[in-house]
Amino acid sequence: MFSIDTPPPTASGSLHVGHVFSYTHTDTVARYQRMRGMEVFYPMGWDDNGLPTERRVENYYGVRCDPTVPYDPSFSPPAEPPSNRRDFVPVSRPNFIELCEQLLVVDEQAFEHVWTRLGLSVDWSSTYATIDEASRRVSQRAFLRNLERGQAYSQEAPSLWDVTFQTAVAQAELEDRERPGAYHQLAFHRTDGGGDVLIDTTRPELVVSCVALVAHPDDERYRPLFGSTVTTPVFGVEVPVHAHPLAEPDKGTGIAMICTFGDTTDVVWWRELDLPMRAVVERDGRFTGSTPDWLEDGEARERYGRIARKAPGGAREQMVAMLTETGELVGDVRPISHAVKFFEKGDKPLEIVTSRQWYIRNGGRSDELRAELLARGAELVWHPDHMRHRYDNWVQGLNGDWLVSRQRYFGVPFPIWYPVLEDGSVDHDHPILPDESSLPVDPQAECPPGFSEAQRGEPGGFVGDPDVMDTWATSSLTPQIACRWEDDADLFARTFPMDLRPQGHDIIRTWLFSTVLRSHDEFGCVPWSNVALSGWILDPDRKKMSKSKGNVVTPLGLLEQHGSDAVRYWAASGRPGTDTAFDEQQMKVGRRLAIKLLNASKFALGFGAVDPSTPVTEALDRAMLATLADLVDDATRAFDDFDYARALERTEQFFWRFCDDHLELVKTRAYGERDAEQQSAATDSARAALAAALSTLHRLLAPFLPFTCEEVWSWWMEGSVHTAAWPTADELRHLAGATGSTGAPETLAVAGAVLSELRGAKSAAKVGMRAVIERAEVVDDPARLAMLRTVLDDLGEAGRVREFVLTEGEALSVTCTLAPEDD
RNA sequence: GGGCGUGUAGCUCAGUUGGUCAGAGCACUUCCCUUACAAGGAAGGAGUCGGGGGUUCGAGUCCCUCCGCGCCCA
Repeated sequence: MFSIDTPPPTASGSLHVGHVFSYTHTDTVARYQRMRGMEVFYPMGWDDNGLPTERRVENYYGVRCDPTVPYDPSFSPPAEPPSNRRDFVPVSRPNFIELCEQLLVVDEQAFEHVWTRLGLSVDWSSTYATIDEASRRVSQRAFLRNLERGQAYSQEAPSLWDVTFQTAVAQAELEDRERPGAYHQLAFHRTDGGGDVLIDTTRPELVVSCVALVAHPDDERYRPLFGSTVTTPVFGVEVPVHAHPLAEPDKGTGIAMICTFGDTTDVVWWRELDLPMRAVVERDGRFTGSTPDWLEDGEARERYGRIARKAPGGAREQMVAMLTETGELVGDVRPISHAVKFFEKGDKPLEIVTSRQWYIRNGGRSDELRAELLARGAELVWHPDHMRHRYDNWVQGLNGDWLVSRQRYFGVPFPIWYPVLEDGSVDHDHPILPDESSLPVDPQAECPPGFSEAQRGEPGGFVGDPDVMDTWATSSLTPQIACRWEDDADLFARTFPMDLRPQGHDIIRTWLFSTVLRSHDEFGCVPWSNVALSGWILDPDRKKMSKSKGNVVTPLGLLEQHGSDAVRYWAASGRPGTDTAFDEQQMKVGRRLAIKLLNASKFALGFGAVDPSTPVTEALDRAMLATLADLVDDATRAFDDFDYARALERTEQFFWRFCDDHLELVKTRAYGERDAEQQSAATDSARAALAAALSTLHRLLAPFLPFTCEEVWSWWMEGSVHTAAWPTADELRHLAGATGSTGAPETLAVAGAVLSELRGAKSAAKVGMRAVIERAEVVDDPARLAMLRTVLDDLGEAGRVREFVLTEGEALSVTCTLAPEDD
């Protein structure tokens, strides 16, 4: 069994040329493996779980999820969706999920249509969706197992927070973006009367949450201050001065304020220096409306009122005004450009908010686990090999565990409830878990074992965990989902670990890594043996094609315009892992190849059926088959190494030579027009060799041009070419007989070279190819002349040469004397 | 700043352990309705293999260095 962990495309998105490109690669491999006699497990999935679907549903129907709204069984979305987000209709969580499911059905049908048109040979009966019941069950089961083994835990901790999406995000979803900022120099005041300490900050609005100053332990300028205290500007809060190696002496004045929290370094300092928490930014990104209790001074409390409920930008303006009033803003504000962390899908800088979140251990806080995961990465066979560095880099750079909870609605819920204590508080330390047999569960809709729905939210009762899992937490289980872990023991045993994970190289840190992690946790092995990374599609300006650039071509249009085989030809020409230019010219070449195959097949099959036991006796035929045998070896090796592009290139190269030279050379003989007595054997030899070559070529090209090959195969064979056996070199070598002077593979090339010279002479004389050559003198080295003698009859007929004169020399040269035109 | 990749004809790219490796296709020019194919075929011109240095009898190929481009990470 050869099993493929097909990437489930995001169902709410649209397919683009890049999908066509990379999915074709996998399909060629699947078809090859099938022809090699492997049973191929090739499912398709839809990634319909999570934020992208929510966004699409919101915009499509003009609704937004509001968990406080009650379920309305007869809800129907507005006929005309409001254009402004603010006017979207609030709907209950169950209603929202119903709309998600409704739209996904439509989206997924459109996808399947494109894939079928492209000729993907996936097994449509094993399709899954990452939000379907089985996926939710697998996802929840795997999570509960992680929890049981201590690989998952929840914690109240600062985490990166997107204020637009109102959810925590994980390290893997971060993106650094260069943004303009400005250094503000602020004066802190030493409490020992020693004067001011100046710090540079890009976020002066966070002064209110300052809990300490920090400088590098070796920094002579600040060493005397360590252990002393200073008061903050504007608010006059007393904070200590600490030493920590992460402080950068070259940055600004070399001493920084630690806020809870301005950036991820603050979190590290806060944790390692054991500092208090003075958080002011709320989940909506605004400053808290209640005056912080650490502001004791009446004036300070009054000043805070000026930034309360403000977004960071507004708060900054107010702070700068106040700092200017108090004279604690030193000098001018200095504009800079710096990297700011964003959620990859977001457009506002991330804040850091403290909240209860679920984590899965990923080696970011454990050298031992990290080493194990690096070892897993090393077990994989990477195509191309250098992609393994991306994995290593990522694992080595992890700085925390994987945050898997999201404060969203359309996703797999955490299968967890919590007891509500008598005082009404929630006991997060003693979660109530469902039995595995009851999965999947929705803790918002179902009650835990031993409780009744009436006890929800009541003292002595329970509450359900409100969060859903990050989509990657489910996607990281695609092998388990596709192979039906614990739902179909027989299938799972035959398919897992899988043989191949094809995917884009941009999601090594997310999908690939997390899948390895979950498999390592659950099974102690890698989830697949091979990973194949596909490259980008670039537009003609060498830029990555993307929707936002407006340069995307719709796949269906391409398939209609050029034909599926032609598009596949272009896709398969892109080497594994290599970015490839979008090139419709290449598709035209592919189309030409397909048409050529139709025509060549028509010709070779025009002689009727050939008895398979017919001996191939002629040197040229034997040489052609021997060359073809080498090609089969080459293509097979390439495919075994997942290098479909090489297999195609070699096959194509042979095929054109075969058409241009071999078909021309044997044409007369194959038609039976040679007037000699042993004509019958020579003719049969030509026809038998043509049949063998054609059968081989049909099969070699079948993974690339499935529609054309199926067509030509049906002209003369039973069954489908796609279930025919992959050709072997042995069968061809056997047919070609012993390779000796008559049938050496080079013979075909030598004959082709001379034929080309003969054509050249006619072309130079500006006469047609039917023109007769009276006499052709061929000079070449003795070995090549010997080969040439064995094919002289074919060559004479193809080139219309009346007389050959062979002369030994160093290199090939041909001198032709044309017959008079009216001859 | 660290890592990885890449640079060969106008364009897209082959070139496997150093030795007919200066290649293919497209584009361009010329010729040809030839009984598989004019939605075709044949022939032709075209490149200091990013620059420089080194190893070698011999270097797109191996080593060093510089330059350009791309991606990943910090």
